[in-house]
Amino acid sequence: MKLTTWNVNSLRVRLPQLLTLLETQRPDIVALQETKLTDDVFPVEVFSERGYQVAFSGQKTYNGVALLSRQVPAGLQIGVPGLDDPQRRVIAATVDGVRVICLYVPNGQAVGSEKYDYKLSWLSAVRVWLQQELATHARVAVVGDFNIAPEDRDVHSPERWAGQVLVSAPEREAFQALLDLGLKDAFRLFEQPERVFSWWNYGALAFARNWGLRIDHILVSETLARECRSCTVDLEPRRHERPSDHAPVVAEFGERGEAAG
DNA sequence: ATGGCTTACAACGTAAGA
Repeated sequence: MKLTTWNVNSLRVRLPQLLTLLETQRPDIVALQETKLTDDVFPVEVFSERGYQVAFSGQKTYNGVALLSRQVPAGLQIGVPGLDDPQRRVIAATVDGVRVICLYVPNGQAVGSEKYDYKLSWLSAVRVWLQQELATHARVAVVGDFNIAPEDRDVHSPERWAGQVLVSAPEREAFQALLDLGLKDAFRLFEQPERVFSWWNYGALAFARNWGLRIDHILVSETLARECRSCTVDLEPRRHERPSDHAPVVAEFGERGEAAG
């Protein structure tokens, strides 16, 4: 089973690239962030024609999340239960026996700003909900754009970024609090090359220089971690013309002894 | 990157992203 998460930064613009990804990567489940589409214009047929079920929660201009899956999604959840938030940042469903929770964590803008406070309180509400999800599901994947680089090795220049939004201590503590629920960073289950990132600023040759951050993640419950066979960043879409500023992150799962994929 | 892009918007500059 292959699970991919990707912040597309406008599904309308990135749709051709996403269809290429579906053909070449053949994922079973795809979690999308920043679709920037209202639900009435979500391209349902484009995906159903290619064998994917869709679930989505969007709004105009900003945010928006979606799940694509080969199998029919069950137990669909839009938003964080009990959290009154007009921003469409959360969608969850059970597919292939895995509770897949897709998050688009607020950016936070700048340390100390109103949006930064919103980010931290949002993460706190998500943590409370995830605790319940982990208590009721053995196989859980919490995936998406977390807008947090968990460690200095996830930052191209820790000195330059020190204390900034995306790497600040309170954000990293909030990320660690999610791991403390019993989640593992799938990427770190495996030996990885140095300087692997999932986001690079547009322009300034940032991608060519690999001036990036690893802020997109796949977190897995301990049961699911035992089934995880690989977790990688797919750099290919970032090389395309008109790329998203984020690269997809891909994890493969299989039974013990089964080949990945 | 202290942003040097990119996206959306009844838009032609502004807000927001990360």
